Amino acid sequence: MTAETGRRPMRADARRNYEKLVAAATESFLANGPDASLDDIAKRAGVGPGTLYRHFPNREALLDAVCVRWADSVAADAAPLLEAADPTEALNAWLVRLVAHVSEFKGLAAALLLSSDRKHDTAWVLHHTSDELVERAKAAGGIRADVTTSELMQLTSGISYACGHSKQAGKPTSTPERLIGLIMDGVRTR
Amino acid sequence: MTAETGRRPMRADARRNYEKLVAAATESFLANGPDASLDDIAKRAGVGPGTLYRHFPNREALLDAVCVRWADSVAADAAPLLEAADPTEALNAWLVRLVAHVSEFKGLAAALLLSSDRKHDTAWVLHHTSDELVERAKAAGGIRADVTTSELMQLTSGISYACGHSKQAGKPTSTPERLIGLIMDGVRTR
DNA sequence: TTGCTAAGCGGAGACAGTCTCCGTATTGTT
DNA sequence: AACAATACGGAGACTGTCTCCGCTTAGCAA
Repeated sequence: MTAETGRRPMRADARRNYEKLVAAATESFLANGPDASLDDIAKRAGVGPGTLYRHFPNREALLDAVCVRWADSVAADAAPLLEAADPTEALNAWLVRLVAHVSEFKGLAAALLLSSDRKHDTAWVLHHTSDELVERAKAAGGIRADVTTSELMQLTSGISYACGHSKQAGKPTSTPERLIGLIMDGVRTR
Repeated sequence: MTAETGRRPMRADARRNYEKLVAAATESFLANGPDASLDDIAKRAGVGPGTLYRHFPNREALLDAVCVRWADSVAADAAPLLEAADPTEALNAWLVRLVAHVSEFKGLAAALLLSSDRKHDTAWVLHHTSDELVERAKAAGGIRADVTTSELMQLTSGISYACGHSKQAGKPTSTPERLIGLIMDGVRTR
């Protein structure tokens, strides 16, 4: 879902507004969570609500546009890990980073992570880079062959969710590293 | 958060309305998810919105009241497992059931599961019964001693969340059983 | 340039949901 | 029977979502 919608290129003012909206939305979602007011985002972007709703028919579409940009930067973060000496540890490190990024992003992407359908490019980008790391670890015999990337993504996004929502009560909740570690323990070949 | 609020017993009409509200809320949350309209719930219960908001200052309080009842019935489900011959497999079975119950309940409880603070009895009840099964499995040497009940609960609620939110795209998402299985693989002594 | 047209804009306003305030009604006690 | 104390409920203020449609502007062609 880039700024080009299908046929002919967007008109200059349309593209300008599109960019302003994504920027305002990013800021606002980060500040106020995924429930931030859309009309308010339009206001921040200096456009009317009608304009927002033409570009993004609903909240999810806007969220997705924001997340895709974020996902690209996260995926870039994986590049060095693809060269790492120990692919299994690289995978572990990646999953930890993934959870950290999702948390940093206030869980905006958590829901999007899960849908591997083509509607959400966010999911696709992250699934794809994860997949490379998984395949590499499998090839090196470091992890079980029967475990799929989707499964790891489900578990990882679940951890992001859980870590993001745990009210820190008396007992400190476990760190993402720890929980990812437990999963890797179940997945590693022995 | 029972129907008794601290000091003296509720007045008869108050208690009656409390019950009607919880019943209507259960029905409505189940039908429309956790975002069901509160005013509508009040209407279904045959009371005014003011009454609803006196009993439950916010959506979460109402959700919690609904979930506590549900949690009690779920916890009851664990009783036979506490007598099972193989405590580790009993734990596994319990976690699977837990995820199933949470899913059945449309994830209403997912958020509540995580907060181990005293505000949410839902969390407490389920944490408590889980704990018994965990301790039993540890005592039998079936699972690692360093894994805590909280950690398992975090992972389990994460799985519930992930399974509940995965848009079923081309590839069928993994079953809860499978994901719980992976976690148990990491947790079992070997 | 100028003029035309498709594309895009934006704000008024209909609608839905949340939550409060306060006059009225009910309960349970003496 | 009378009277606190408690609870009820609906009007309405407020906030957010989303649509409709008359107006504006970009881009193109003459």
